[in-house]
Amino acid sequence: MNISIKPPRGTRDVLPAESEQWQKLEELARKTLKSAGYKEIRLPIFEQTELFCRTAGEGSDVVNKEMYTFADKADRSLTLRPEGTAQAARAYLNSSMDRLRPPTKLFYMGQYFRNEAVQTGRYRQFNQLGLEAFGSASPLLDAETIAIACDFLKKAGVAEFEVQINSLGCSTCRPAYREALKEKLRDRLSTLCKDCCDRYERNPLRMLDCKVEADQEQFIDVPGPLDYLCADCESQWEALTLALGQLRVPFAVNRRLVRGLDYYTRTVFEIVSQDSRLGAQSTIAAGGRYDNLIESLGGPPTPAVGWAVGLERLLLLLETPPTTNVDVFVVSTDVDVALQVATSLRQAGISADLDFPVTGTKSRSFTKQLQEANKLGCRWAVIIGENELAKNEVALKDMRIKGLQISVPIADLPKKLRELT
RNA sequence: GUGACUGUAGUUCAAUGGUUAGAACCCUGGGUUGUGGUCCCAGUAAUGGGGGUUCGAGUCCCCUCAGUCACUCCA
Repeated sequence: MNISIKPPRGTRDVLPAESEQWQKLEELARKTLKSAGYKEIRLPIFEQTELFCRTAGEGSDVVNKEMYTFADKADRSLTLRPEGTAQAARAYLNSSMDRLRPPTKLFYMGQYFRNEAVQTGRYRQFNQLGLEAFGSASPLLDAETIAIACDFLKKAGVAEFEVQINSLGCSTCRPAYREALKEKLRDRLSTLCKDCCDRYERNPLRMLDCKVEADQEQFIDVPGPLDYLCADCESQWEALTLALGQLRVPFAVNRRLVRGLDYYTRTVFEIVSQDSRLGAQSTIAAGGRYDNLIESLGGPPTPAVGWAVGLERLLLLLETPPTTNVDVFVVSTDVDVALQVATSLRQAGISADLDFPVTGTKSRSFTKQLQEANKLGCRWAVIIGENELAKNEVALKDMRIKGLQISVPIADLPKKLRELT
């Protein structure tokens, strides 16, 4: 059927063949993060618009042009969440988790919304797995979160990826770097693209992230934030790289790496893959330290670090495994008998299904029902015809071997199936 | 948001501007209402939508919608 109503642009239906893979991934995520002491937090799908404006930065693209913002009936401005860190931080403060012994380790999974161009690996509704650790400035915590991300990706089955890291400095050293950068580029401004000219005033660091090749050539001899780290940031950085080495997490230093959200300080990182299945995308996970965010929301000074993985992108890198089906298919001349037997099997903890007629109550032929069982890949067929019914028996048929079946008293069926499997 | 390309059964693909838009797979039924995988036969089902040009449009033009790719940016 070709109906006129389709899923909105940038959204998609997850069909059964894929949903099973999602379930496995979610299971793996919970297991992996809980094993590192993280606990799940579930947060609202929409928030007060102000939350994202205050944290991500008025100048960021996310806030500028990508938010789904609407007014409710009381004319409050609300926004479908474009990212998770800000709301995790809000919840942390709202629930006074700053009174707990740090670090407070939280993770979350769910849908996020950004109104931007749609293409492979980029959707308007997408899923992220994220974690946040609040209350510790230890670079070892940064290293731990990166190691956890790598562990998760590996266990999920991602073959090839690279961890890129950088440090953006803190409120002490970043202003000095910002000025040095502006100084260095002042004379070249006329040769740079329009976006970079805007960024020059608003957020000079973002210039390094420019995709215009001619611009990048102008940046070759420009210092990176790493060159201007203060003593504290420098020792943080050294401790981080040392710890990653000790944890055997391979990484590459990317001196040009900056992030799109304004709240990052010190450590930033991205996990990238060149796999063509990602389309034009390469980042599958990204995060960093945001030591000023909690304070900017009105909380106490609280260092924190976190990351997010794009789950759609991750799934693009994985093969779709065959779906699993029920173990037993109940074949009968009477649908109501088949339903009763299937129900009792299910109550006994054995998965079972049967063939329902499209109309009426008349069952299809044995041939059709067995074809169905075969198509579903069921291990067993339980056949109940008039002969079996008269003797209170069923024929238990092993679908893996043609012609192999035994008679079993109907009451013993669950027990027998458990013995055989 | 901007640009390029592409839209034909559920799916993958055919069809010089010219008969009734074909095939394979899927699905349904039958061969074979008491035994599945193979095989044989039959059936259901499509030009994304709307205008225009033409004797005639799946094919050419315009608009629109959708997808893909690229840019911007990001998970």
